[in-house]
Amino acid sequence: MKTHTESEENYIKALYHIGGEQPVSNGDLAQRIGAKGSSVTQAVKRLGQKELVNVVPYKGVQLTPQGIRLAKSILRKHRLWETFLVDKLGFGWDEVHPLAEQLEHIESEELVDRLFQFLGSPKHDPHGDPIPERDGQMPPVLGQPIGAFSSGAEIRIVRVEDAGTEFFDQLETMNINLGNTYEIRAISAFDSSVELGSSTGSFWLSQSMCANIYAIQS
Amino acid sequence: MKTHTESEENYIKALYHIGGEQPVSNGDLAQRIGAKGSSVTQAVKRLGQKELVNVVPYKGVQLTPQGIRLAKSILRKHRLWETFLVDKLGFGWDEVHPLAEQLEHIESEELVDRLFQFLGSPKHDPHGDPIPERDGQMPPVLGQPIGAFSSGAEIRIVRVEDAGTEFFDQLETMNINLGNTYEIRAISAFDSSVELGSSTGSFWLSQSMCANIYAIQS
DNA sequence: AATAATTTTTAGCTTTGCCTAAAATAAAAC
DNA sequence: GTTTTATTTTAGGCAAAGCTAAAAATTATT
Repeated sequence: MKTHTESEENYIKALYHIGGEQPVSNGDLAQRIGAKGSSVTQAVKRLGQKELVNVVPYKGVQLTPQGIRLAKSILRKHRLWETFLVDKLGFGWDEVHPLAEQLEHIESEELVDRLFQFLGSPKHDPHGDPIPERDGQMPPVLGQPIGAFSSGAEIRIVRVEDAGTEFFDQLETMNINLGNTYEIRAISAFDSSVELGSSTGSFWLSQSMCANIYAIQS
Repeated sequence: MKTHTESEENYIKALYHIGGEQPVSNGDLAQRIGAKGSSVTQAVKRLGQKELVNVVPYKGVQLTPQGIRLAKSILRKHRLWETFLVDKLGFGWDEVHPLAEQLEHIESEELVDRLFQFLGSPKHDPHGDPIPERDGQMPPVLGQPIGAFSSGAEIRIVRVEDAGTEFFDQLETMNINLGNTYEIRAISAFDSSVELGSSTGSFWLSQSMCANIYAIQS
């Protein structure tokens, strides 16, 4: 029943996001958090006293097993709330992140469990990212970047990277959604863009779009 | 886009709860918040600078129109979340309050609007308390205490006071829920307890139970 | 009206969490 | 293998929010 501040949780989350279980430098963490290095030094010192991280001065910070557990529980909440916002409230992909960042700090195991059930025990969030299980297990990370397939492959979109509002807008205007299936018609030898085809026609996707869209062979 | 701290919002909420639009004493506020008087003095000073309250030293604090608006918006969120937790996630009456106290601080007009829609534009929360409208209008406060009816009346339960876990437990064991209808069979001249009858039989309700259960003639 | 009791405010301290600027350490370059 | 550059840490400040203890103001009592 130990309770953490919002700031602490944000550091843990950032740590997990950047380095996973690997050590992370002060600078990288500062950048991710959006604070100055000096603030980070203090913050991780506090986290160290709570046994959530191991700190080696001048070297880096690393999540302890306890810290990893916490990180996953936050991520679980974040992704469940995103799922709720999109599936139940009809929010768009790009709108949910900041909201989920608030909601992920709500403290209640019971709430998380019920939410999970209410959403139909999802394994992946609306972007296709895996939702950690109660016990910390991670469902598989789905798909490979579209550029990795070869011409002729039948693919289904299963995940998109969170690459900012403009990216999501582009997806929307191109009407690309999770679950859509396409055939890889061609891959440009010049700029690595890809031609996708479906029953309704075909279109080209730039290399940078492709890099953020993941699919599986179907 | 002005943003308030959680503490500030709690003060505003407490102020509204205790005094509504009327002034409130430092002591009462301290008690409600669960802080010492000195902390309250400071806090209301901060709120005063933000034009959310008018402070008259040694006399009392009163919400400004702005403060009232904020209070209602928080109450709206609180009651909508309670409705969500009960109606959608299946929480019990007595469990939702502390959760809603966390959720009410989530900042997003859009979220509140969508939640409201998702819940079917409810006018009252699971306890029967009115949910303030977007514009601050308050739906009617429903019903009168059961003790106020006279023998023979057909009544429908429309609201229950938040009188603590034990009270809610008692309601549960007696299987009393919003929407239930009864006939007032008798009112004790001795202890003001009331005999309620329905198709499934009849039972007596103590005066203190009655005082916290509100009904309308049906 | 003067004193006693209560309430409220002030003063000063603590923690969290951020900041800037200066000092210390590690890494890179010569 | 020094010296320069970059990173990290310390030192000292500030605001929010809480606390305790002492001072001031208000209210109540005789």
